Amino acid sequence: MPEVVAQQVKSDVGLASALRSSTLRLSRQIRRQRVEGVDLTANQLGVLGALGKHDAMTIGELAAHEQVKPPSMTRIVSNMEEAGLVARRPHDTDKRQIVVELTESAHALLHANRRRRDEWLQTKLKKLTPEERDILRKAAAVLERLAAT
Amino acid sequence: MPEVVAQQVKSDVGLASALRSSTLRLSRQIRRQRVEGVDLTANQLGVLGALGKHDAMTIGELAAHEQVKPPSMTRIVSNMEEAGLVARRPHDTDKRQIVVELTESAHALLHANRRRRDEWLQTKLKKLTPEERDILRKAAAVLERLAAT
DNA sequence: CTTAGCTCATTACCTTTGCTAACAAAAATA
DNA sequence: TATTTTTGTTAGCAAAGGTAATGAGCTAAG
Repeated sequence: MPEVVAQQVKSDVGLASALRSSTLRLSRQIRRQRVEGVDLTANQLGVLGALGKHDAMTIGELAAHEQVKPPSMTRIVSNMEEAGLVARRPHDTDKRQIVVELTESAHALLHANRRRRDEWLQTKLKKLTPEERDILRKAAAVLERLAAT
Repeated sequence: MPEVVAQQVKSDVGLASALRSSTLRLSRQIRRQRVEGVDLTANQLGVLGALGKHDAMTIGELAAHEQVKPPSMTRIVSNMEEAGLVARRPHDTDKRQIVVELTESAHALLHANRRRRDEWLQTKLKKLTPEERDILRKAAAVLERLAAT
C-alpha cells in the first residue's frame, strides 16, 4: 500500500476520498460480471433490478425509478415483454394503470447474475489474507448501514 | 444490523454476497452525486474519467476502454471537442493516430465532481460511530487492493 | 349526478447515438 | 518497392429516448 493513501485515510476527508475511489472501482468490476448470452441494455437491467426488489410496479413508477420518461418506459417494457422477461397485468383498482411483474425466467436470470458475481468476488477474496477478509466482514455491515441511511 | 446478515457474513460465500450488495448500493448513491447544470452522457463521463487517469489517449484506446466501436468514439470525441471538454492533437510519431487530452475546464469539472461526492460522503460518514469509521478506514485500503488485482 | 379537470399509458414523430461497411492515409512487412 | 495492416473518418442504417398529442379512466366541483 502506498504511504500516501495510508496517510490520507487518517483524516475524514481522506477517508471519504479513499472510500469513494475504491467503492466505485470495485463496483465497476462487479457490474462487468454477468451471465453470457444474454445482452440487456442498461435500462432493461435497471428495470429487472427494480422489479427484483419491489415485486410489482406500474409503468409510471418504473419510469420515475429509472429516470426515464413514461413513453420510453412503455417501449422498454414492451420489448422486455416480447423477450419474455416481464408481464403486464391490469391494476386491481385503477384501470388506467398497468402493473409490471417479472416472469419466472427473469427471476432465474437475476439469480444467475447474482450468483456469477458472487463467485467472481469469492475467487478474488480468496487471494486476500484472513485478516483482510476479517476487515471486510466487519466493513460490509457498516457499508450496508452507510448506504441505507 | 439484522441477525441474518451477521450470520451470513461468517461464511465466505456470505461475505461475497454482502460485499457485492453493499458496494453496489453505495456506489449507485455516490454516482448520483454530481455537479448540476452539466449534463453529460454516460460515455462522455467515461471518456472524462479515462482521460483523468491516463492523461492522453488515442481514439482507438478510448474506444476499447469504453467498449465502443471506433466510429462511435470519433463522434463522441467530436461532440466533446465542440463542448470544450477535450482537445485533439496529432500523435508524436504515428501520423495516423490522434491523441485526445482534457481541457482545463474538463479538469476543473472532474475536480468539482470528485469534491462534491466527497463532501456528500463526508456528511454521511459523520453519522457513523468512531468505531465504524475506523473499520472503514482499514477497509478502504483492502478494497483498493481487491479492486487492483 | 354530471361535467370539467387531471392522471396514466400509449402512439406519432423527431433527434441522438451506436453499429457496419466503405474509404483514405500512414505504417509495417514481405 | 509493393502489399498488407492499422487507424481514424465518412456514409447510411437501426435502436432508443424525448416531446407533443391522444384516449381511457379517475376525481372533484357544481
